[in-house]
Amino acid sequence: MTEATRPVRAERHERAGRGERTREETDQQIRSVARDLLVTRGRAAVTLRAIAREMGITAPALYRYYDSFDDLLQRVCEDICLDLAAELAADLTALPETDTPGRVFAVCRGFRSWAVRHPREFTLVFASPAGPSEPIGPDCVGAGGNVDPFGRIFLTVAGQVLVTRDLVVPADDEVPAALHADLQAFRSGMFDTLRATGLPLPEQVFSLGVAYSMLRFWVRLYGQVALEVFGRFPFQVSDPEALFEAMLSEMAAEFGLAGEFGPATDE
Amino acid sequence: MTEATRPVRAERHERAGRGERTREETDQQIRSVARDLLVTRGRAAVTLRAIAREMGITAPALYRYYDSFDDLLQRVCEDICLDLAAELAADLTALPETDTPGRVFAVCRGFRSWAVRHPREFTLVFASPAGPSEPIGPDCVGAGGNVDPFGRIFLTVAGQVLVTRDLVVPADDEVPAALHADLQAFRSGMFDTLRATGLPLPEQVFSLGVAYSMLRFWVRLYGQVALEVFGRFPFQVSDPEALFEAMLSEMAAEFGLAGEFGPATDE
DNA sequence: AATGGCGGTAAACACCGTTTACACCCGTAC
DNA sequence: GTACGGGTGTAAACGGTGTTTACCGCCATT
Repeated sequence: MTEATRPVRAERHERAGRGERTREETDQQIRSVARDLLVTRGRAAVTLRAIAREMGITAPALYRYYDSFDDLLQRVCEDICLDLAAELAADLTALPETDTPGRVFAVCRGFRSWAVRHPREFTLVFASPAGPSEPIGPDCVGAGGNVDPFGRIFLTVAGQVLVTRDLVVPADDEVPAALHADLQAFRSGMFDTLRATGLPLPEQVFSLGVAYSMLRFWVRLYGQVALEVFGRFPFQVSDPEALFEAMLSEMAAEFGLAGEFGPATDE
Repeated sequence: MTEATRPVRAERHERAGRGERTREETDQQIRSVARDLLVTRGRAAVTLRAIAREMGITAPALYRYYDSFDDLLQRVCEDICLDLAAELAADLTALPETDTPGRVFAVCRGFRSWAVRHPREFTLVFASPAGPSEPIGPDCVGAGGNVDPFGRIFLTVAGQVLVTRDLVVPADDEVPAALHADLQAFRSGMFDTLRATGLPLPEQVFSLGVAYSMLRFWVRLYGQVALEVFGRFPFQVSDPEALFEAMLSEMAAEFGLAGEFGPATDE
């Protein structure tokens, strides 16, 4: 595949009314090539010079688009999150809006499936101290709902299941007092996010226990997926999907997601 | 701290009966310097030339001790695991042998505490696709008990709690059939490992459900710790230790680790 | 027709892992 | 006592990296 050395880049200054749109395209191609290198040749192969080479360009030209290599990698991470979110959203279109537990399962399965199929992207985005460089932001939904697209999908289906099912969650006085403030802030952020998506979320169904349960749910989902991707189970697991499904069923039972459709089994 | 450029290396050929022991010391210093760079300046600062510089040596000299940079990093990972294991073992000496649930908690707390205090070591060892380079080995306890020292501690306290408590575990026919073979292999490996430590483990207390529960336990512990280290909780958690303790209590209750000392509450 | 900015290049700098050839010192053997 | 050989280190070099600097050409504007 030495044909990569042949310049492939699209014409830049042709037929551009203002010369702006082509810039956007080049920018997109940069990140696309970067991701391709990440996927096919590993994190170590993602290099300004390699990207430029693949585009038939010199490395310093990339500085017209990004301040530094870390900056570029940051944007690539955002692209990855966006693609993951798009894939999950596509999976969701196949399910009826009413099957909210099914939508939760779909997102969980989609997350695992994506992580297993894209281990290097997963490692880059989900297994670094908050990003490729150190600071990516304080939190996901901290202040005003600046959620990453993947988190937004997750929280959206969580909101949907909240309004349609009676989940099994601890009472507010059962969640550790030291977490109340953080959970309240999370609740507020979720309210803003969900209101922006047009979901009328009654306040009383989103208790502290619900927020706490979402946290515990994420811990187990993430642990399961990360350990599979990293191959860090305490022993060889030859059918990881079966293990994942077992964990999903267990969590569904524990959190009250199992059972028939509808607002709850007994009401 | 430009004093690092001053050669600090210990005399090499002095007072060495065979010249072998000094080699060992130099080897140890190499990894020690590498770890210091990792801790204080991050993974990207761990560099053959930086290590050599810190030792008042040139980079090619390191090739007398390691085949490559990746080889060195591999050994550093092993050192890190060893230190973690030593720290956990030290914590355990403060607890009576009889308090087996307490020993499990100590290991869990020690693991989290270590991870939080050494985020970069944790990331290097526990958040890479099976090591710094790709292949570190098929599994932890797969064939003949070649467990890493950290895993060995974990499995040892697990074995101790097994023989002293009746845990709450699923019946064998409740664990997914697709996992039976792997769990059996894990069980066998554990038997070998524990027999090597002189623990007489009756076969019937180590059911498939026990092995499955250990797997689920590790998933939740790892997820909790990794998310805290990476700052990937769905919101800002200002008291992560409280969150961790809450998870630990919850797991203790679920797995039958809570309650008084002794073999079980009702028997 | 002159101007200014945008996108690109070439050259250079300091750093990286790695290889090669060479130098030194030690313990040993003749 | 001298020659040898192996273990330990160096200097120099190669190709690779991120990044900066100076320059160059084209396009849209004035």
